[in-house]
Amino acid sequence: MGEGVEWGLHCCVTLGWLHAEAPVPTRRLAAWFDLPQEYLKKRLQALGRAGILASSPGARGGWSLARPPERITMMEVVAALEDGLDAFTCTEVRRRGAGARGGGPELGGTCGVAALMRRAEMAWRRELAAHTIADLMAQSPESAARTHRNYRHLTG
Amino acid sequence: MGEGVEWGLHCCVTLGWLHAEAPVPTRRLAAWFDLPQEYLKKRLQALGRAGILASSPGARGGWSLARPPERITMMEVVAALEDGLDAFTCTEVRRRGAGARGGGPELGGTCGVAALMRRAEMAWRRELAAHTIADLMAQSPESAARTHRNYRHLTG
DNA sequence: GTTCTCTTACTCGGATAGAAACTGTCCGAGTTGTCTGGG
DNA sequence: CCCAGACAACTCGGACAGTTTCTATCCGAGTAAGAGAAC
Repeated sequence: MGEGVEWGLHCCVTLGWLHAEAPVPTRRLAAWFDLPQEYLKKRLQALGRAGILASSPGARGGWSLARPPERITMMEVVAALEDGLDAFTCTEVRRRGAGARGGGPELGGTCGVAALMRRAEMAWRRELAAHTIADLMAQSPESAARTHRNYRHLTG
Repeated sequence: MGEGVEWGLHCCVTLGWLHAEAPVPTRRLAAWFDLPQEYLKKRLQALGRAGILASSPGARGGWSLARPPERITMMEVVAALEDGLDAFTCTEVRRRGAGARGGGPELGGTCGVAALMRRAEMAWRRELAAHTIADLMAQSPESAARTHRNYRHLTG
């Protein structure tokens, strides 16, 4: 899983806290977490395409949450930042080679291995879909307060 | 997730079915699924180091299950074949950059983002740990029968 | 004072390069069953 | 018939490329706010 997922989640949380100061330009978010600005931009663009962040072009533009944080699940953020969502991909190995010779009708159905792997990934998704950016925001009020404090004094 | 995980699971299931013919050499398993023999060998060696498969050196040697299939969980197989088990890795972005200036005590605790991501991965692991190679073997008796039939006639 | 234009500060998308992980191949060394030849 | 030695069939581990994915940077184009000039 790419590092951009961590960045994206933290950015969403921060944008939730900084709702009053939106939009926040990429440069500031990069300085905020000490991240490479150009690459962070690419990941934020992906969140924009997914309808999670909204971009304001032009001077004084930047990024803001496209929806209230209670309506953005962690699953959506992860899905937007990860290309191949499924960690496991079934290549239908069971249908190839000498083992499949004279294959019976069960080869037409879904692969049992893939089915159980999929089931596990569904459990993972369910867990991620059950929590929102608002949950993350609520976890550390101290960080929220410091964010407001620091952002006002942020130069550049 | 690497392709070797799929190979490993299918090989374990097949070795379960071919218990009577064990040990099965890498060459046969590779031909069985039409896989690159040398690379498959590497993955099987990993399963051997993890104590999932047992290797018999020498002529007429090969691989067999190190334990009865009811006692090999899918989780173990995946863990043995995947280096970095955790898909998500927390790099503690929250402690870096301008956003962390004057950091409060909550920065000492665990990261909320990482905690929820971890929770999701635990759900995934739980699901994988709940199913064994025996479960996979039981899913398709037709394949089991064909495996026995084909293996007898397998030349080379 | 209003409007027009110019500059500035942003985002968007594509192109590109480097780093890391995954995939695949090759080789030398060790182990064991089988075959062969001598006793 | 029995035993020693050669041979063949395996695994083990390391070294080494090729390929894909992730990370990172750069550039040109488009958009909006604000400043300044013209009317």
